Amino acid sequence: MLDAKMIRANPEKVEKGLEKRNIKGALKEFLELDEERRKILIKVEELKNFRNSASKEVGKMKKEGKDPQELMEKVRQVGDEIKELDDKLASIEEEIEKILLGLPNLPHESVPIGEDETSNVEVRRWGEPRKFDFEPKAHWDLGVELDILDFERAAKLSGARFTVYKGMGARLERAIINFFLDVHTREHGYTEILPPFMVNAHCMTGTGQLPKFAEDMFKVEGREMYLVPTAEVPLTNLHREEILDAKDLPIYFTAYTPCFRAEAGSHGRDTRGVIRQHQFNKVELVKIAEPDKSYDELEKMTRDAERVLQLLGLPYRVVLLCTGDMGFSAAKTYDIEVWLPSYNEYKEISSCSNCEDFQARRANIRYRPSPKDKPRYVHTLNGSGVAVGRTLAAILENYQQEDGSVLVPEVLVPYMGGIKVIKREEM
RNA sequence: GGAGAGAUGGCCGAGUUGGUCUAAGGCGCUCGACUCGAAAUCGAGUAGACGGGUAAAACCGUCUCGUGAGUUCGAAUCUCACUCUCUCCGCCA
Repeated sequence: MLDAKMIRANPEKVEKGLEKRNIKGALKEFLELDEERRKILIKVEELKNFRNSASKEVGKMKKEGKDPQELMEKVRQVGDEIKELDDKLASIEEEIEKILLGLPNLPHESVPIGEDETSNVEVRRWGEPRKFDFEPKAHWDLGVELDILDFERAAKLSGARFTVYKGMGARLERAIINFFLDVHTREHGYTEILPPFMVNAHCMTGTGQLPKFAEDMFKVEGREMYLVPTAEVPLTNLHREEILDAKDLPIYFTAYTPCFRAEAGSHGRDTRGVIRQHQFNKVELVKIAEPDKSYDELEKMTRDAERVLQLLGLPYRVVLLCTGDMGFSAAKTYDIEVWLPSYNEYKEISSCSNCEDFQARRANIRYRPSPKDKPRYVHTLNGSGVAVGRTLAAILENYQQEDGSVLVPEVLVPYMGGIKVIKREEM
């Protein structure tokens, strides 16, 4: 959520920022409502001031044995007026809230301006895409032939965009999860969290999924509960409605969770394999940081995510998203894209964002810079560390051999119980 | 699912015959005194949001005692609904 006071003070600047994100003329209504709100507020507070002092006077008169009837009647009339203005104020504030909750974050000045992903800027590359001396297969063929991924039976259980992992497939997925968590907790200083996979609407509003993106989520029937679309939601909301100590910052959290997405509007994209699923596994990184350090933390977090791909030997590149391609809550985002032979291009496997105080304001997460200071909003960051299913796909495709077997990356061998090659097991 | 108890400031906790509650007290924290320094001790200060005000402050007002509504001239205190927590019982991985 954007700061109402800040919008009031710099409407042109905010308008420009929103235009970079292809949103035009969003502020006119806000500014009108905001001004009306203040007008009514001043008036109603004056009336309340009168009521408060008059009520005290009534109490005093009664004690002194005087008759307060006349004054009581007057205050009653003022009370009616107050009620009317309060109602009006409440509906205006509701309107304002609705507008503010629907506006995306403003892009950081370093973010390139553009309509869509074609304006994204490549920042760096790591590794060389492998040259195959045979025709490489896609992971959806490899997985089925190795009998470790089963899309048909997954459809029987749940429908399209679900996957059953079997045998070494399930084992590999689990190995990747544990490997990611170990690297981030042991080497990068994150605290592991195992959060609930269902959260309430407050959390979803706090991180920005609600109210605008309700369609993208799975809601639990008959309850105000949602399946988490990413661990960013529970992790960021852990400190919702809290005032933190500056000495406790920055806070680093990591969590493995399944992620549930309705993927409304993505029909026909990435239909094959595990790339785009209604349920997928992800290890997430979340940071809560002081405002002046958040951009350093974003760089570090991106490196943390890159690190696991380096250890796995998977070629990738880092891309700075342009204004039109960024998510709703982000001020700046780096995508990490892993090389996928089946796509013959780099494919997103992680997204690392600084949301500045956008989520902190919605979720009311503050800190006290020093004991004497007023509370300030923290900055929140989140990044995939990284998507597990896509990592599995990248491993299958990048480590495949001509006979259809797949080498296990060296760092994963201990997590695979010493197994170095995944090959078809005869049943 | 049944029965009961409860929710107060950064934390703990008092306060319900409605009216100096502008919420006692403690802890924590900040500043000061004492000290070579620290601890201990003593003194002072210490909630947030919104609006006005100011160059910035000071300052003024409104709201907030789980959330929402209601009664009243006036609500932490009375009424209703909801949410959450705890205890006991039942069921259960």
